[in-house]
Amino acid sequence: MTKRDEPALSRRERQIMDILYRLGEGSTADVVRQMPDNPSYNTVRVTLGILERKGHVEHREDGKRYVYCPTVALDKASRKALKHLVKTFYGGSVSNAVLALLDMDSRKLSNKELDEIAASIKRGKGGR
Amino acid sequence: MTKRDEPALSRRERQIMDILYRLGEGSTADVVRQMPDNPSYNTVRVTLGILERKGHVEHREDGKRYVYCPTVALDKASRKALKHLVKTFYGGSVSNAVLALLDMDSRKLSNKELDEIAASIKRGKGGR
DNA sequence: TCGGCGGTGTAAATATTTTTACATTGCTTG
DNA sequence: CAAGCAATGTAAAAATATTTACACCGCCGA
Repeated sequence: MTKRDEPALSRRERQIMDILYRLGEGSTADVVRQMPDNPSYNTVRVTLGILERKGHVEHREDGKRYVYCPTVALDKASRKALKHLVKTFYGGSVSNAVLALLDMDSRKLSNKELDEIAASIKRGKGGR
Repeated sequence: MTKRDEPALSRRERQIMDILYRLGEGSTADVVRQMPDNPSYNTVRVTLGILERKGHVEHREDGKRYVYCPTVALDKASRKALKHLVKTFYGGSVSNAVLALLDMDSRKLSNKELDEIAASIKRGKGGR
């Protein structure tokens, strides 16, 4: 069972999907509001329609407007993205990616957060 | 000083840049070899040329062939990618991203790696 | 009731990306 | 030397993506 690799999303498509993941869900207007290069409402709407035809998002009706959300759950999509990133930039080494993240701004992390991470590590060491 | 946001790369461009980051550098043939959907040698070559015109890669000559590498250093590019990913999927929480990475496969990490991460955390807690 | 507002559907124009094609060059080998 | 291979340069065709335009609908308030 090897997944056939669907072609990657186009720029706009990717941009919109990212916003939907960030928001959880959103109407066309919600999405437009998040777009840094303010494309027109119609542009976004048409692209959302394309994403829906391709199966990347689905919508429900909320009064007279559509609210879209990704069909692939956030945790699944994020794992995939992390994997790709680790492969591309960290030679596949998860620990190097973690170190980079911590290095990026461990000073900004609270003690509570650091403790949670430490606990997770302990579990990792224990569980074998 | 706000950076003006250059338009994101197109699909192929992104794909090729990722391969170059993964490899460090590469000739057209090297890149083609890594492409999962085997586009033609010419396609890749032309796209590399576009990337060079746009300033994303540069080349040196190695005998009669060109070897390309990204102009933005790997660590800088990877930080940017991490940031984007953390923002998109983890509500901006670095610690949640770290936890997701660890959760992904902490069992596969060696004790040495886990210790390095723990040490980095200790530094984080100490340094404030 | 009428007009405008805020939605949707869809076709078509436009812009961009991607691919192909072919010319040229230098080296190597028969 | 001539042929062929392995590169590059560049134009242009073809495919895709993006944007615009406009029609239609239902609701609300004057």
